Amino acid sequence: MPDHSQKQDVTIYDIAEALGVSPSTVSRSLKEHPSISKETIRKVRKQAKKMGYRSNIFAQNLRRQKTNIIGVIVPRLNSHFMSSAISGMEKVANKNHYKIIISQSHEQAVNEASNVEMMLEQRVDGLIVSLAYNTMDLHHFDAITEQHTPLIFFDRVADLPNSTNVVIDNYQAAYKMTNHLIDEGCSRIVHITGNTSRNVYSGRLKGYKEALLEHQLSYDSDLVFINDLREEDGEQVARKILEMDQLPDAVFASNDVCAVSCMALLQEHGIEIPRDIAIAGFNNDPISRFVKPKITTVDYDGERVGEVVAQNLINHLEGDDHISITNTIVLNSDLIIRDSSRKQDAG
Amino acid sequence: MPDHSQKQDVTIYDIAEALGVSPSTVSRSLKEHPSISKETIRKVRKQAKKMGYRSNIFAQNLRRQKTNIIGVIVPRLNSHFMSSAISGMEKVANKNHYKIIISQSHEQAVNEASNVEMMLEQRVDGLIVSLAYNTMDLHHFDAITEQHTPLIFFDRVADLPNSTNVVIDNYQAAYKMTNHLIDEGCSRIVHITGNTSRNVYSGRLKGYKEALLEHQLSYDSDLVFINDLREEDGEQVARKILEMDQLPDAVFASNDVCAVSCMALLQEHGIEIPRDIAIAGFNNDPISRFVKPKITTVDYDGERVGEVVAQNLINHLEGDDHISITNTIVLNSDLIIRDSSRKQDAG
DNA sequence: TATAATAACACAATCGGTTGCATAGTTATC
DNA sequence: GATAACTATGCAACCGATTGTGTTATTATA
Repeated sequence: MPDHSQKQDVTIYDIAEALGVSPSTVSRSLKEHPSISKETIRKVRKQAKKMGYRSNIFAQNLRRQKTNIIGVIVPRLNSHFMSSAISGMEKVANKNHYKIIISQSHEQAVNEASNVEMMLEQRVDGLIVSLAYNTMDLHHFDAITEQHTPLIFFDRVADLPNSTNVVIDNYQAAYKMTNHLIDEGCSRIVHITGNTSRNVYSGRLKGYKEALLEHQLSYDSDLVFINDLREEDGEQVARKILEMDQLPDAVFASNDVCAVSCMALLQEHGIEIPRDIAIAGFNNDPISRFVKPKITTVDYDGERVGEVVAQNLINHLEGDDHISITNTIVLNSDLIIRDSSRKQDAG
Repeated sequence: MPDHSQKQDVTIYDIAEALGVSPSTVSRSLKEHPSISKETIRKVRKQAKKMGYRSNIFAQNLRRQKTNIIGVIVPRLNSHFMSSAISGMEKVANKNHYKIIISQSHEQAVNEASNVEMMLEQRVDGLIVSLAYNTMDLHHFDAITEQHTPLIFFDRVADLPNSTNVVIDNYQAAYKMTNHLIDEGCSRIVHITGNTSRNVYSGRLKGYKEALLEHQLSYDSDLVFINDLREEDGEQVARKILEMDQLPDAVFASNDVCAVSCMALLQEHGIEIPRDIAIAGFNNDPISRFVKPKITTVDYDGERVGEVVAQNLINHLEGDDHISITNTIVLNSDLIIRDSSRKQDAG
């Protein structure tokens, strides 16, 4: 059996005894309560340091009913966007003396629910969530809202009263991207996207449709593929494209990984990008810059998203209510045009 | 001012009162203590459910002096390897009813130290660390070891008594990779790596040297570049390579991002890969498969590393001491040979 | 039937800070 | 010199669950 005996922790009682004062005096001294003399504060401080005192956070939490912990639930951690977002959150949280506790839903609503339950047990001060693909029912957030625990969704958001959403204008971004492709001369544009019950993907699909409509291009549902946007999904779409009677002249995927894998497979089959088929992705994942040709994409800075989300939640927690009025925060996103969609001078 | 008034939480006292029993009976009932009758347990359960009882974790922690929280300190979150590792840890932790709390050192020892302090304050049950580039002095871990808080390093490890290390055999991997390049006919091999006071990089450098030595190739320090292995660092090395009197015939970088960015810049200057210069990376980052040519690399599965690390720590915490004897766990890693280093049939 | 053993529960101390109120000592005010 | 006002500190209840030690009623044993 390994030795887990903690070195007996020093408490304010120990300090009090050593100094011949009461525990309450020690407690107050440590936080520089005005009713304690400078001299006593100095002595207590010194003694605390000498004895290696460290405040017991459980006792504090128990008393104050506050943890300074922010819960984060995301579908998965290991995408560029997500890990950047978490990184941003951690940065802001750390600066404000908050801690973040993380869990993954692995894209399953059932895990999401149990994660929420866990966060609740952990008594997090606030919760940040990006929804799983298949989350429909939102009742697992009921307990959160009932307790008035601040709740912020980002990226994959929901419409829940009293919760804030941080998103980009997916409709606009997809609309612009589709327009761009059309401007480049494309008319048969494949769109690969995710479960359209998620705002993110329904918004993009709408933008795609709208752009087609405005250019009198017919919407062909055979050109729209709904999947999980993973590497293999991109390849699968590529195979289906290769089987088509008439090849599309562009592929607009809802993330870069999917766009890249689709492009790679097409290239393997002799299709030239962008001459034969233009490619566009989403997220500005580093991968989009390293492939050849570089992929046109939508810049969506995860780190900044994370920072905004966390800062907003913390403002909320600290009572800056003017922030809490905003129910939806829309961050802007930029089209990054690269070679994969430049048909004009790529002839 | 937003309404933060929590719905008054139900305690075991409330349940006790409602049922006309004592709080201790409620407490024991909820954990099915054998000395409580089935009937009482049933009643308590029912009442708890009815009243929406949720155990107060602070009180529990305070009593048990245990948090079921594992602290994780990493240089940065948003690399493929790191986010995969964290993902693996979270998976295992979640399965074992542990939570993970994450912080980043941003590659700065000073942040690392303050993060350790924070983790200590948070009273984590155990700590998982991958060191910052510039961490030399390890005294900021003193308090951890003094308290006998289990400490596990992974990837970038240290030699600290009573701590476990989880690594791959960096020496072996680099040795094999260099051998491979030599087998392909390379003799002037550039090696890009990180701060060699980190085991990871010193091990690889050693393996590189050893392979050269065994093949009677002279070690040329001008061919070794020590930097932070970021995208821009790869490019910078590429520029230096282009200025060399005699071009090298291979580049072996200590991570894929660096290898890729170096390769891209070389290609832009008309150098053909692998004919002119072979390229090899490290980590098997997805990016290594998407570039052209695909990059030879070392497979180092972050997710599995994370799982092993977390499982090991939890075993330790739960008292499976046969594990704690192993002070270093070496995971194996595989060379993945891809086109970027195949000179033989790449004529 | 008397005593021992067991089952089922209650009591109260405890974990370590926090904080409203009380109190002793000192200085100011009239 | 008596009262008011203020300063500095102590007392004790409290946060909510856990757990060792009683206590009572019930059943088993001799």
